[in-house]
Amino acid sequence: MARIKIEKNSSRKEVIVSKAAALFREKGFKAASMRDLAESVGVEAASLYNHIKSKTELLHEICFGVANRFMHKMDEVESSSISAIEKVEELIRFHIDEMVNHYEEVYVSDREWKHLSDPYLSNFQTQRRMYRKRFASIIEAGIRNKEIKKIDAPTAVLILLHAIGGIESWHRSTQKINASNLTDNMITILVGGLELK
Amino acid sequence: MARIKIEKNSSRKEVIVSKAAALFREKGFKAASMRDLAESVGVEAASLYNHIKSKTELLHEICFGVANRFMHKMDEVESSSISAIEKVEELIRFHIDEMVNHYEEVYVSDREWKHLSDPYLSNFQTQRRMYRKRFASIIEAGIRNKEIKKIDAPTAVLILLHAIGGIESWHRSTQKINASNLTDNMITILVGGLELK
DNA sequence: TTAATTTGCTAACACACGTTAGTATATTAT
DNA sequence: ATAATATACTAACGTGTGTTAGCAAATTAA
Repeated sequence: MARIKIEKNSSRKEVIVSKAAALFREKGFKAASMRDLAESVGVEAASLYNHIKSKTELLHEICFGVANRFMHKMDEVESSSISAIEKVEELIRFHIDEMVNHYEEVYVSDREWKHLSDPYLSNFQTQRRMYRKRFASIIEAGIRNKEIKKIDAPTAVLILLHAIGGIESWHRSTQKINASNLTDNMITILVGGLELK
Repeated sequence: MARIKIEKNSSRKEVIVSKAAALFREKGFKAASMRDLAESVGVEAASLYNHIKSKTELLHEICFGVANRFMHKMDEVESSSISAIEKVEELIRFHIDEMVNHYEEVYVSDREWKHLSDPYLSNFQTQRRMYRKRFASIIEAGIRNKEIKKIDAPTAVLILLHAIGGIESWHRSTQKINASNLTDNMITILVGGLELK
């Protein structure tokens, strides 16, 4: 009867959520079974239910954990007094940082949120829409200031977010040096594509 | 006993594959059941098996149909005598065109290929790797010619492909006018980000 | 028309799934 | 030490899954 091992400042539930994120990323939410998860945690499937309410709850935790981090960052960036293009760059760097340090959660939140159930589903979709809208507003401000090319801001946002979210090999090929190189490349291409020179 | 209705030059199997693509896109491969598919085709689940071997075969058809189209286009572009940046632009336009005209299949091929089983899985992965490598070679040639900024070509390829593949609303918001606008925006941002001016 | 083939149906299978009930054991609080 | 709580276990449930078998009706070929 081996317990789930926890580190300081982390509950058993958090361990489960973290393992779930890795599993959902690897197999997809639907294809990953609670028995798979149990094995990866080192416990029987039924035992998981001493810590969580349901499989879906795991997805909630993952998706809203990520969403909240992005929202807080957006608050911070919006209220800082830097140029629009600098705001864009800071957001991009944050996205990349999230991909490097919370790859599994961010990936799952991005690709598996469809399997949330209401009311969480609509809630999540709304948050996501809001985030994009706020991002687009920054770009539009940049266009008005002649910092940024005259392009369709919502389209630009989608391009940026997907370009970053799509890199599959973030953590695999990640020596930190590599990650920093990758970041510079992305900034060059993406910010370079927006900037009005 | 209503038969599956077919149009000229299309088999019943093709109808099923097409409906499957729409369903897999909406729900994901694992979450979409054969009974769902049957209903969408207008037939009982068991009847599907007069036309297909298995659920997985549907995924094969979708994924390799898409992969083949992209490979043929790559052949064509590679052997044409235009500048590197023009090749990149033509490939981007092709990707966008595919998104507009074969949205469901391309989307599924992009997001659900993980559920292929060997030997199809490794085959698909190889094709995908090849495609990216050839794309990257074009960019590298452009860098040597001083048409394109000095960036990491494989990274640039991932950015381009995911930026295009990520737009969820290709066909929904698609009045052809809109699609053409969207295309121009993408070219501006993406090619603009690469180009050395 | 008759024979052969295609395509659909109903019924059922074996299996994997998420989850619950009930119980035993380990940890923590008194 | 004893009581209370937290955590794990085994067993089993109902449900939904992909798929097959066997048969009926429709279409096509002769």
